[in-house]
Amino acid sequence: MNEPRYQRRKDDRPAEITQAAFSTFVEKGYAGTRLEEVARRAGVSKGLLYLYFKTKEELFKSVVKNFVVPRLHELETTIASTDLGAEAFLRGPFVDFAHTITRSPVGKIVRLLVAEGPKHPDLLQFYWDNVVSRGIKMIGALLEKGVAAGEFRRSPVTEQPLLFIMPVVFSVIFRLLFGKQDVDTDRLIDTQIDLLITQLKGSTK
Amino acid sequence: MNEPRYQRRKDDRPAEITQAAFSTFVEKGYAGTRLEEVARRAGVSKGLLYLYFKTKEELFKSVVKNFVVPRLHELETTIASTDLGAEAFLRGPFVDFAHTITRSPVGKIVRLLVAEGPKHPDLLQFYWDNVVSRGIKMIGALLEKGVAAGEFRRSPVTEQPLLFIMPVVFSVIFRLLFGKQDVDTDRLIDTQIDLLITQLKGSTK
DNA sequence: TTCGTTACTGACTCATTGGTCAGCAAGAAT
DNA sequence: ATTCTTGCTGACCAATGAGTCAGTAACGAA
Repeated sequence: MNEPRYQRRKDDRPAEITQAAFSTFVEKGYAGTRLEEVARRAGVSKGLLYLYFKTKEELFKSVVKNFVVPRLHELETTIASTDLGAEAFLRGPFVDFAHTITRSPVGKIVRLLVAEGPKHPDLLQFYWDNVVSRGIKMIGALLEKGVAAGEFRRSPVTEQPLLFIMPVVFSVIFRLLFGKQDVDTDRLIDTQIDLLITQLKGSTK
Repeated sequence: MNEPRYQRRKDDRPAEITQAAFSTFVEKGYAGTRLEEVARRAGVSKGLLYLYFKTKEELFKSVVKNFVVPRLHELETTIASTDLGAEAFLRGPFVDFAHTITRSPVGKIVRLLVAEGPKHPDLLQFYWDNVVSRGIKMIGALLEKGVAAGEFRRSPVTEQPLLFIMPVVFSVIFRLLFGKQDVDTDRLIDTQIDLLITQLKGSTK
């Protein structure tokens, strides 16, 4: 007769709660996020959160794991299945990715990571292993491919994939902080990548 | 007979409290900083803090004002009084500055700014006006000087001084987060600056 | 229908801490 | 010495929010 007040949906709860936490973290920041509010958005009680996630920190890790890592995965997949040359890939899909991520909510999680990282060493370790380190390797491999194909010459740049990652991270953060000052982060990214490629293609001296 | 329990030192208190706040913020982060502890380190009672600084946020602003801004000032002074050419200045004093700031406690304040910025819009505005904007102008002027002296040619790089600032900010943050992974941030900075200068000196096509 | 399991609720606890203020005492003025 | 001003103290308050747990009800099994 009466509607049930709730349904048991053990399997879906973690994903739903993580989704709610993602939006809330993005809007309110880590410290600013009330678990009460996460619960409300997920349509559950606060107590239930603690059944699936031991602490607030656990919940944050779940967000990083489920929303940031997959993005990198996409890029890895794209790179693996592309038939573009190294230069074309960098100027095309990679730059697009950089522009997109700069505006995406995922970018805000990156900022949160900067903000909260030092307080959560194991989260940083996880992020290093699953995002940064793999990102570096990915670019590194791409540059090697370029060298092998005779597109690029070796130089300090081929040894430092971070030079490609730097403008992406910088733009994400810069835009979040000073977005209202209308700095053209897209152009910054474009110029940097162009610069790097020019250097890579310059004749060996 | 008895030692006085405290001395009245109206003039020195703000500086002493700001100094204590600086160390505490650097060690504990913004949210992690207890005003009680700041008071203890400054050798005063918690109540006195509120006589000189209305809120915790005010105190944080004071730290930025007194510890970050002066650093930029130094660089501006150096640049104004140097007789080095633009290239020599960038490769010398500027790169030194970048290496130093990367390891300095001041760097940690920059990270705090990233972390706390969005919650304190007027702090961000202050920082933009007094640090970022001036930094950009400073580099911009230096590049112009180089162009005027015939050292550099115009290119997208001369229009985007941020390309020089980017590796500094990135290194500061990256080192704070992933310092244990021994990434050579100095080399990153060197390569980037070298790259930019190479581009600036390349012949006009 | 009855029973047992357990997903789920929500009122509660309790540590934490930014901020206040009534009063005290240092040191200047007289 | 005595008085006055005010820099300074520290006990206190009010709010906040993470985390708990005894009890409730959904729902599958028998």
